[in-house]
Amino acid sequence: MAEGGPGSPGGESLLFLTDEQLRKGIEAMFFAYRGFTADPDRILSKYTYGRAHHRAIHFINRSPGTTVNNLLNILGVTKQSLNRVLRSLIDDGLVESRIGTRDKRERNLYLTQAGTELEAELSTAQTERMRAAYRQAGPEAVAGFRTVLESMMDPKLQRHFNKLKEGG
Amino acid sequence: MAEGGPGSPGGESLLFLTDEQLRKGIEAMFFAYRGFTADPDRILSKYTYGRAHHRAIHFINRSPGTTVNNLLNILGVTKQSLNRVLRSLIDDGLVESRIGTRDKRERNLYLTQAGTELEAELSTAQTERMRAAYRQAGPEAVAGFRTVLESMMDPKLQRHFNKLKEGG
DNA sequence: TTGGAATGTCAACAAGGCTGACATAAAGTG
DNA sequence: CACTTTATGTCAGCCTTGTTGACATTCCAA
Repeated sequence: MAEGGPGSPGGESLLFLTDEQLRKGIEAMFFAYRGFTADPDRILSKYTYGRAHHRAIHFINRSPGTTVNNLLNILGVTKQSLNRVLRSLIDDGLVESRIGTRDKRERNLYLTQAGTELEAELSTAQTERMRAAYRQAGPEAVAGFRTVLESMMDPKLQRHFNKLKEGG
Repeated sequence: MAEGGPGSPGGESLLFLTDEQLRKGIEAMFFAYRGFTADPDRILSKYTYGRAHHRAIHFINRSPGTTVNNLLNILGVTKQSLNRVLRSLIDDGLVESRIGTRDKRERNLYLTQAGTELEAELSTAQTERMRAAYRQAGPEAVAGFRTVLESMMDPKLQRHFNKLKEGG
């Protein structure tokens, strides 16, 4: 009758699936995401950039030579929105846009030296918080963290996620 | 010399702290958060509301009678921004604002019947995705997930998080 | 009684989403 | 070759949600 207490059918506790636990998980996501973006946001506000620029810089650094279309799929925004961001990054000399070799309609995107430097500044800050959290939680917790996050993704994004190097 | 391979100093693998692993963690957060908000966003777009309304509704439901100030601390936005959201929710009859009994400057916020119904619609959608992810990942992964998320929060938000009922 | 706290509200602005429309160049297809 | 599709860029306008600054009201507390 009950939804599942300790020693419920199957001999396995389903307490982690109670509404309360799920709500706490939702709130944990909300608060953690705030922490997750806090440090980069602080850095970005020194310049004229925002989170959207950070995302573009991150994924261009991650996949140098990526196309605009690929970036659109990863970021899930409209081309107009992405274009505004790329425009400013290109104009400011952080991103270089080269016409594709195979297909000349495509643009291959690369970080310049300056772009690489900002990327490093941003990712150092974000990575340090992540590292502290990982270290504090330990390897098993981290494995669980990654497992749950992957299950939360939309399948399409999950595929994008797994394409990024050292997936798994 | 090396940063830590298997069998490194301490006899414990520090492979989960490599830059690659940390970057994957960052990307996992990004993609997972998209999934996390996707279902409520779809529902909200049926009405004239956005994520900001969802957040207000969630935390008012979670702590009925909470004050505007408390909500401001939890949500981390300006009072002007929150006020705009609360205004529309109050005008639409989803939230009731009662003058405080002890301190009449304060407003105690409650969901109305209609507010409770929208909250249920939103949280059902979000909870279902969470439940599926939790079920798929299993209780140990979920424990790790929660541990890492809590470590990522700013200390102040961690305190807010722990104040919400059934903390732990 | 006066200062400060809690709240509300007006105005203006910016970032970053969105849609729609249109332009261009290149690639693919018949 | 003509035509269509694809990849990209760009203009214009709109919305949500964040920001700052200024100011009014209410009311607790010293």
